[in-house]
Amino acid sequence: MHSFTEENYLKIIYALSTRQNGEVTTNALAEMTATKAASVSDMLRKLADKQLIHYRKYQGVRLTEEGERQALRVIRRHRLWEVFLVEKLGFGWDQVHDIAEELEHIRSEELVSRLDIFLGSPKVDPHGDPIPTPAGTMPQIEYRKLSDVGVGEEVTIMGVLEHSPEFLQHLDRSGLTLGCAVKVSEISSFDKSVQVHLSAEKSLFVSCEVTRNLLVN
Amino acid sequence: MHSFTEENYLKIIYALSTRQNGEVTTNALAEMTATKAASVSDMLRKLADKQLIHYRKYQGVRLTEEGERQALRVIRRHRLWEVFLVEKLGFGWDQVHDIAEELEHIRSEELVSRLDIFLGSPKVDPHGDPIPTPAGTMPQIEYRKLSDVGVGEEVTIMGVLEHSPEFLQHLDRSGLTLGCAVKVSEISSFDKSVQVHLSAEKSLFVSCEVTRNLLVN
DNA sequence: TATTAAATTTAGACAAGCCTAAATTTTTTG
DNA sequence: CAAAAAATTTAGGCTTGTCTAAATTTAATA
Repeated sequence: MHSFTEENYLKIIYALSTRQNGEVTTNALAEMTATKAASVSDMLRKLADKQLIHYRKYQGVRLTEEGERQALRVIRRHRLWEVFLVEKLGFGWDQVHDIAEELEHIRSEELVSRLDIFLGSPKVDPHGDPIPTPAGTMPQIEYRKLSDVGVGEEVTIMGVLEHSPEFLQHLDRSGLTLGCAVKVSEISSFDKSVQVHLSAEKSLFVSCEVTRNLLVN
Repeated sequence: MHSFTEENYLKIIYALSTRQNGEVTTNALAEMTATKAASVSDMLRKLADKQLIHYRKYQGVRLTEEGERQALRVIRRHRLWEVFLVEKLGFGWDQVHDIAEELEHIRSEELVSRLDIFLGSPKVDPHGDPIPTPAGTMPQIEYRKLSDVGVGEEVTIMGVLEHSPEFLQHLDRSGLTLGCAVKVSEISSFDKSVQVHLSAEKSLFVSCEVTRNLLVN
C-alpha cells in the first residue's frame, strides 16, 4: 500500500490532469501540495519508481493506469466521507473538505464498502462531484455551466466547479443550493450577469463569476 | 497539537497505568507500541519536554494532568468511533479496534462533537468501556467480574477485560453478548468453571479464563 | 555484598518528506 | 538564434520516529 503522502500526490495529479489536460507540471503540484518544487521532484521520482506515474524529467507527469486506479480509490473515499459529514453529521458543504482530507486516508476496504452501503450508495458528493466506482473508474456526468444556459430555459443546479468555502457560502446566502430549480429570465449584455428565478416570488442577479462555476442540467 | 505518534504513546501510557497502577516501564511501552526500548526512551524524553509526562530516568513514567487530559481525548475519539462502526456500519465488536485506531487521530473538535450527538451521546463503547467526557475525565463504572459472582445470583453482562478478537469471537459463539442476563447456577470446585443460564432453556459452562474477563452488574 | 543479569539509556544511523541553494534544462524574448 | 528568464532537478541538510550496538543503571542472586 502507499503512504498518506503518496496518496495525496496521486489524488492531486489526477485532479490537475483532468482540469488542464495533458501533462501535469512540477510547479503546479508544488502549489497544490503546499510544498516546494524540489520536494515534488523527489516524490515524482519515487512515484515513477513505483510505476504509478509516467515521468520524463522536465516534461511533466501523467498517471499510469495503476496510478489512476489508486487515485480514484482515494477520491472515492474522500467523497463518500463528505456525504457522511453532510448527510449524517449535518456539516455544511463548505466545511467538509479538510476533514474528508484526513478521513480519505483510512485504509480499510471493509470500512469503505460498509460506509457506501450505510449512505445508500450515493452517486455524487455534496458538491455534485461524481463518486468513483469501487472498481476505480470515474463516472462521467455531462453538465452545462449556468453561464451557457439561454434566456427562458429552466434548469436544476447539479454541481459546482469552484469548491472554496467562500464561494459555497456565497451560494448559501444566495439560496443557490444543489437540486434547486432556476429559470433564466435575463442575461445582461453589459457584464454577462444573469437574472434567475428560484420560485414564483424569488429572483436574483447572479454574477458571471458565479454562473461560470455553477453546473446545471 | 501533538503528533499521531505522541497521541498513541499517551493513550498507551494511560492504559498501562490504570492496568498495573504506579509507574509505567519502558519495556511495557516498547511491547505495546511494537517498537524497541531505545525508541521508547527517545519518545519519553520528548513527551517529558512537552510536560505531558513525569519522567525520571530508569524509574518509569506517569502522565501529568495535561498528559492525562490529552490521552482521554484520544480515548474518547477511539471509543466514539467504535460505537459508530458497530451501531451504524454493522461491524462486529471484534472487528473495530484497528479501524478506530486510525480514526481516533482525526483532529477536529467539531467532528467529535457532531459524531457524539449523532450517536446519541453513548456512555460506553461496544465493549462496555466508558467513554471519557468532552472535558477529559474518565467516568468510573463499578463492575464485578463474573468470576466473583456467587451461585444463584442473576447479573447482566456489561463489559470485557480482554479485547482480543479471539476472546470476543468466543463470546459471540457462546451467546455471551453485552446486555445479556445470566444466572449462575453452579461453580465447579475443581476448575472454577461456572455454569450459567442465559434463558429458561439455554445454559452453558464458562471457563474461569472467561469468567475472569467478563464484567457484570 | 560482590557479581551477574535485566532494564534502560545513549550513540550513531537510516528512511520518509521536507527545505534552501546551486546546477541544469527548457522556454521566452530581444 | 543567442541571451535572459523560468522551470525543474540535484546536492546537501533537517526533523520525526525508528533501529542496532554499546554503555549505564538498577535489580537479582550467589
